[in-house]
Amino acid sequence: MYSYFEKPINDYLNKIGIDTEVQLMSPPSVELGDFCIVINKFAGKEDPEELANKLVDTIDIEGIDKVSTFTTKAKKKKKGIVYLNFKLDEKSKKNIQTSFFEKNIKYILSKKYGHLNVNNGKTAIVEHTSANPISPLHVGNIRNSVHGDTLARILERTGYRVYRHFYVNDVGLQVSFVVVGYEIAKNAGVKPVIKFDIWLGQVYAIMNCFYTIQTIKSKAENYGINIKDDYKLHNNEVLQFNSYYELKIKDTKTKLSELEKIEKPAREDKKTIRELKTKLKKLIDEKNEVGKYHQTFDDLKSRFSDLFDILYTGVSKIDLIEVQTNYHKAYEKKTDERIVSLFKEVTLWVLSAFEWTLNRYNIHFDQFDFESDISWSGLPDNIIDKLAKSEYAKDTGDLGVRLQYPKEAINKLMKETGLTKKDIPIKGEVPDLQLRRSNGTALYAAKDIAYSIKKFEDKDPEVIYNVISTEQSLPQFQLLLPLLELGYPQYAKGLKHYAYELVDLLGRPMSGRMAAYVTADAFYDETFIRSRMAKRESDGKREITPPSSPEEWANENRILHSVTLASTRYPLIDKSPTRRIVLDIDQALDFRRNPGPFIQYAHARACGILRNAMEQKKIKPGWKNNWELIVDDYTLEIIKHLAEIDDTILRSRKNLDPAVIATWCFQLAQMFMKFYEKYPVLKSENKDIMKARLSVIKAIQMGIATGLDILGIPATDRL
RNA sequence: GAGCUUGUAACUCAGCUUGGAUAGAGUGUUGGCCUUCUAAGCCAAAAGUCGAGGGUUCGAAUCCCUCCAAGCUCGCCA
Repeated sequence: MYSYFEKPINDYLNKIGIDTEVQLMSPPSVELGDFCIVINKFAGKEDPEELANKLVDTIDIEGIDKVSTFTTKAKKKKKGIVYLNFKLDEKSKKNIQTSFFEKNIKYILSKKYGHLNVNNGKTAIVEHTSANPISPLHVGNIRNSVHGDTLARILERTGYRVYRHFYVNDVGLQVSFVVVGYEIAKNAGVKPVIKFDIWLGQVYAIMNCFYTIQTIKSKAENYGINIKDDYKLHNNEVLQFNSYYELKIKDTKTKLSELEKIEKPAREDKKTIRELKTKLKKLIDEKNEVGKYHQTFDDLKSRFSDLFDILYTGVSKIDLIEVQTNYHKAYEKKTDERIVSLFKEVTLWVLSAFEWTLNRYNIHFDQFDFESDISWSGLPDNIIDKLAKSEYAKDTGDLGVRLQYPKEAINKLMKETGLTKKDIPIKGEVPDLQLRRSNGTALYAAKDIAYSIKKFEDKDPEVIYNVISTEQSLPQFQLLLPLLELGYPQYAKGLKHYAYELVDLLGRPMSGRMAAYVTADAFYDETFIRSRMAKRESDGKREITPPSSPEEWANENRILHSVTLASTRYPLIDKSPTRRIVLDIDQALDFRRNPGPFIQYAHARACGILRNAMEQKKIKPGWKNNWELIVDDYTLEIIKHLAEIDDTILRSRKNLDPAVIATWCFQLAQMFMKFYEKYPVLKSENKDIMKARLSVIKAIQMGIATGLDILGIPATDRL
């Protein structure tokens, strides 16, 4: 705003023989000055304080009323920082501020506000959520959804045409045993009487339990343990496993401690130590698993007894691992119509349940892409065949295909795509990438390469964002080298991993395998109920009666839906995605401690003023006003903040961090609340001031509404 | 062992891209403010070795190096 003064100040400094180029900065408070510069920067050998005092006496620039110095406390032997603070004369300042105000509020009140067109005509794809279709969406999945949806909204704000995709992993091993369980239940005449995904989550937990127990028992023979050929871990079996593992663990520990006694171990010994440690960890894990599933069996049996018994009876008649493997193969290769339709039945039911839940969170998809379709298209096999001829393909001596890239491959990637070191999550050796199993079936990586190519070819996007947890950083990066090799440098460049960290719940462990999680639906429902309680309490204080007609109920529910969205979405987006969050559900549900509803409240307050102005005074806000009447440092701060939305949107896109939008909204709401207390609007000194202030309120209201819209949170006119 | 991420107030986190005054918010604590446009609000106070050490610089939470701690990854799982 005051950048005009940069040139005369620099000119003056140069004139008196100081070779520098200073930039104006803002002092911490306007009382100190309107802008300032640091003297130390160019003081050289001269004492900065003396130089500053000299400048105070001599500098004379049109429009500047007063120049003063400020020196910070010197630390240890270091000199303090000396500032030169400039104060404008009142008239110049008023003029500059008014014209800045006028220009910006005109933009803020226009339809263009918050819509950048830097990427007009370009397309982007955001793939997000992509949860396994085997259990209900939980709060962790919703963090993915909310980040993906917000990212899509940010991209749209910069001009992209955005497509939202959900990748359905319907060919996984886990899906297979869920399908086996589903078939057993179906044949037994069981009908899900609760929401399908929640019911299926129970089937998954139970089937996973049987599957794991069978896997554990399959090792027993090698260990010399006598077992019953069933899907239960009996007490005597657990005892046998325990004593087997304890012996092994003790043995390994002994070996380990002997090696660790060596003062200067040889390289060979160090290697053995590491191997033994890994082995020890594995043994302990395996031992714990036996105990855990012994318990899980009873736990699931007591929680879901009817379903459990039916599945247990059904599974006892078959070899689960064998059947599961056959089903998996049959579906992947599309060789058995009955099995294919079973998989489809389960997957489509779950997806419609997902859509219902996501809809409540204001999240929608343009397209669901099925892993099975990718497999059936034959594209993964074509790609593997091509890459098998690559100079980097390792000979495995069987049907397997394994790529081993040298370090130089990364340099080539950076050169051809313009990616920088920051985009590369590895240093040194590139881990091998297996595309096909030795039995000839395609691995996930191959399908992912095929899927990426397909996404680029279908919609011709400039960029694709895959919203996937940070755990997958390496596999996501590993897609790029084969893409480059297949001749798609532009795809390798445009494929981006939007990495986010997982969610922990305070005091509530989550485990899909135990069917223990806070589901997305439960999170929504609890919040909705709590928001009704809070609203009724607040209404009671204002002597507003509870709804009595269907219309009033519908209206209240609409408001509560909005508040629920703010309360659930905001805490999932207000922290940078790279930060692991511990979600305190109680805090999210407490509206006084959740900034989401606070922002909505600010918006509703602004709307209240605008409504009253219209009803009582018949005044509408506009962008033509005598701004000089209300311009001051404080009001200007708000306008400045509002005008920064473009930069904020661009920054959030560049840094892949929607939290900056959340923070921007929250700060705006805070600024408004203070403005609200400081300046009465409808009781302004005169009508012109009222009109001008009302327009500021309108600008704030639009700002908050825009910010909330980017966050996918509705702005309501009442709360 | 290697790579990535994180470490800032009692708690949850901004600030680091582009170095600059007394390091900011919210929550919690303490004390005020409803006859005035919605108190889901406002005002005030207390609370910090910016993980540790070193370096670069006139100046470091910010840039560089080393170390420490936590999480994740390093599968013919997806």
